[in-house]
Amino acid sequence: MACLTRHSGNRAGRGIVQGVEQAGWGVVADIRIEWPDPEGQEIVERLFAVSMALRAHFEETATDVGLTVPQAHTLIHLQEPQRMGEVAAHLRCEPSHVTAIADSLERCGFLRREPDPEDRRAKRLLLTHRGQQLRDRLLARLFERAPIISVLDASQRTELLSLLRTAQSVAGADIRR
Amino acid sequence: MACLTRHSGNRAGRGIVQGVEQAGWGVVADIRIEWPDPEGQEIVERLFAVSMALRAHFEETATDVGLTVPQAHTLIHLQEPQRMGEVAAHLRCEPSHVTAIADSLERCGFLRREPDPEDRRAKRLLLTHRGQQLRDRLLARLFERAPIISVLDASQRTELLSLLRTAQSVAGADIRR
DNA sequence: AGAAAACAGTTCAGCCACTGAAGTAAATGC
DNA sequence: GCATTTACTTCAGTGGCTGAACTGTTTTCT
Repeated sequence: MACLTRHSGNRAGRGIVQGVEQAGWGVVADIRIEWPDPEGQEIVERLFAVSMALRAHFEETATDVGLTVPQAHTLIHLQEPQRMGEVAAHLRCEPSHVTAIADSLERCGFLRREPDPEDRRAKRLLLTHRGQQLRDRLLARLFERAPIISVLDASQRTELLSLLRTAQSVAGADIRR
Repeated sequence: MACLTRHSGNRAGRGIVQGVEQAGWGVVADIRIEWPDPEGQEIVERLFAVSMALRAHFEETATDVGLTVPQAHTLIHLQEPQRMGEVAAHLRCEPSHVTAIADSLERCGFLRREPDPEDRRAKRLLLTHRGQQLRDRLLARLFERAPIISVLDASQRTELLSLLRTAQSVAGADIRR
């Protein structure tokens, strides 16, 4: 599933203006322009709103268990041991950044590094017992009060899913990068 | 429409771990966990994917015309002159940040500050002629190849909108903050 | 009316997520 | 068996963004 890390976009071009302090990604969610097509505009706005709510829910949950978002995300991803490079690909960030995240989680005793048995250059991250426990708590809270989606009934959810699939199957290549 | 600026979440809590370098927001879009409900999981994933595609489209368009995302967003918001505080509320960032954005756009001649006639503490940002032109170009390109939504036919769009409305009307308070 | 409080914007210091380059060690490929 | 690629680390730097302190203006309270 495609996503963009914070700087992945800004890499592409710096903009006319130098030395600008910028409002970040979140801003894009708040498009209020005179869309030529009001229905389309509302759909876009609501899609953004929904995804923001999901993000907010995730972050709140992470904070609840004492983690930051990327820590939580990494923890969740480590259901099975993963090589650091794989984690970087998953997070869509530079490997060097994973080093830092792993450092912090290791320092707290939530994971440890072990050499990859198949490639001695590589290291695999695996959860400690404490890490497993924290991961379980995190997931439990994440689903405890699932947002938005949970208010739709079964047929509505099926319908929504079908629509999203349609939208993405056509423009699929673009969406998934 | 609710959105979160990058740090608005991290303000809430710092996480157990100190000095951690973190993978940012974008990461959240990439949840691959053993959701108890596979259909719900797919919906969430696809919602994220769609919103990411929208963001990417917006950013690409901004870059095309030589702007960064927040510059573009501010420009778009300035169809009519707006007080800086209003812009900050719109961007959901600190007023001091709007100062910097306005500085950069003013330096490039895309907008200027004028005192608010009704409150001499306040300043209103308004587009110059060049700013207007750039805004027009930006919007034109933004709709030139509208992403995703455009692949749905009329009835599908109506249906999607209806579902999104339902989802948000129930959880509305949370979603819109 | 006059003092106190609230408020709009600016300046500035600093944080933190993230990148990119340089370095080390191990694997791969002719 | 040497050159190239690959996996991680280290480190410096960038840029978005916050928060506190300050100026000047408006509102509020008595």
